[in-house]
Amino acid sequence: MPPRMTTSSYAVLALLDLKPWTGYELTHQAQRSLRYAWPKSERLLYSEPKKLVELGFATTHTEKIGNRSRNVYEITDEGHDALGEWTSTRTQPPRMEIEALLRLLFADHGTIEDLLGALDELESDIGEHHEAIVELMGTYLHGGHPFPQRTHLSVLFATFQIEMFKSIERWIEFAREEISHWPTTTELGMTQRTEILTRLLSHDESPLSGELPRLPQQDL
Amino acid sequence: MPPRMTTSSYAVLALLDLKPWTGYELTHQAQRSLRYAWPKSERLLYSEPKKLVELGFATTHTEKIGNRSRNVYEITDEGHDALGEWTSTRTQPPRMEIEALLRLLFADHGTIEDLLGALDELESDIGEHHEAIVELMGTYLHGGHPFPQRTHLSVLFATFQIEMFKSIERWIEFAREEISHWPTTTELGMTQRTEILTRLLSHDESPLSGELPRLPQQDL
DNA sequence: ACTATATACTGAACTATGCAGTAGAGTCAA
DNA sequence: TTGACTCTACTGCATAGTTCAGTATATAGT
Repeated sequence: MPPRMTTSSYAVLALLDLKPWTGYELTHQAQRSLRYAWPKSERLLYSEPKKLVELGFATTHTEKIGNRSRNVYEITDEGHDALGEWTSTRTQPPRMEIEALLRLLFADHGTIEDLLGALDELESDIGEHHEAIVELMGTYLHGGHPFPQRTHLSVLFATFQIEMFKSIERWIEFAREEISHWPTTTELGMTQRTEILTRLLSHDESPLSGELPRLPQQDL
Repeated sequence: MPPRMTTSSYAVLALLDLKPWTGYELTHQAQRSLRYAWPKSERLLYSEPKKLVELGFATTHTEKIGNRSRNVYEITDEGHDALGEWTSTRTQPPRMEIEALLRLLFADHGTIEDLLGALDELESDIGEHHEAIVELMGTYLHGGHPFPQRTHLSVLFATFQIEMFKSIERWIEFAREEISHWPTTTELGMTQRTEILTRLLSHDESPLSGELPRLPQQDL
């Protein structure tokens, strides 16, 4: 049985369609550019091009530089065709793993400090990525895109990322403010503030944006 | 070698700390309540409690209902202690898999219709979850929370989800508007509109929120 | 000459998913 | 009342994906 094409296989195939890459370059390029849409391990990214070769969607040859060799992968016509067919198939539903939120859901097993710590970690993880993408946009402005004809795609994608990051950062601020009104993590239940929040959410209104109704100051 | 505790193990352990559950209930409860913070397969959720038993963090016994049996799991004191230690450990960085965005990044292999199709799919996936959570908040308002003393946690968590969903939906609208100015998916590169976008993003300004500078109407 | 870092991977163990299969219990309709 | 369908309640197996350690060459700086 030949291996089957996964979404990750198509992601690598799409990179190969831009130009030939070595395994090493491929893993690093994928970490840099695909991480936010399709985060996969370095190990997998080394394996995928081999699968593509087995399926006839890529060819490989080794280059020698002194005493060291590396594998160069190139897309085939069949590979290019396979890519064309991929675009019209169903996408998988989105999927977000955010352990900090799991900690929030079960915050009653720890202290307020534990919970704030988890939020700090989330903030700093997001902050790093946020900074990186803003800086990247600066380089695009001065012709720094590695495939200039694809800039419109990268930039629209970056818009998504920056929106998400800002939105998460705003929520973290809001959550900290909310938590500052909690005397403990446990047994609070439906407090006055929580009830107002619940009411807003049940009408699909955002408690973060714009003029919020004044929440009662204290639950203590 | 005993199995090791993963984040998923702790998630299940935290559920067990609320009350005893059967394997079946556990998988379904986890799909309902944890899906947005920690989406895991039904299969895994059936396996985790067995691991907890092996580690002494839970006990199990089978109940008979007529000719049918089911496994009931209960947390032990050791399990409760393990949970307490978990709260002060490092969280894993967040991780988002959104295939629709991968399709955007490589939209130049397909048509404008393919790309819009991927966005439609994303919108409907998000829309479903969005509706569900808003409705859930309605039930909380009328005392529908299964663990009332934990309402403050669920509601703050729900705030995050609703913010994310709204933010993604806003972006999808924006993306559709942007794409409507594209004659094709390929070779557009740094158009006038894209340059304005890039400039905004490089100053960490959101092109979606508030008063955007008027973008040039046409790239055609 | 030595150290550190980047290049360039691979093997093996383990974690997690998808899917098919098994089987009893309840519900509704022809 | 028999058949179809759905819900309960799982398990086994193949495959997908991660983690980590290990191997080895090349290059840049002190």
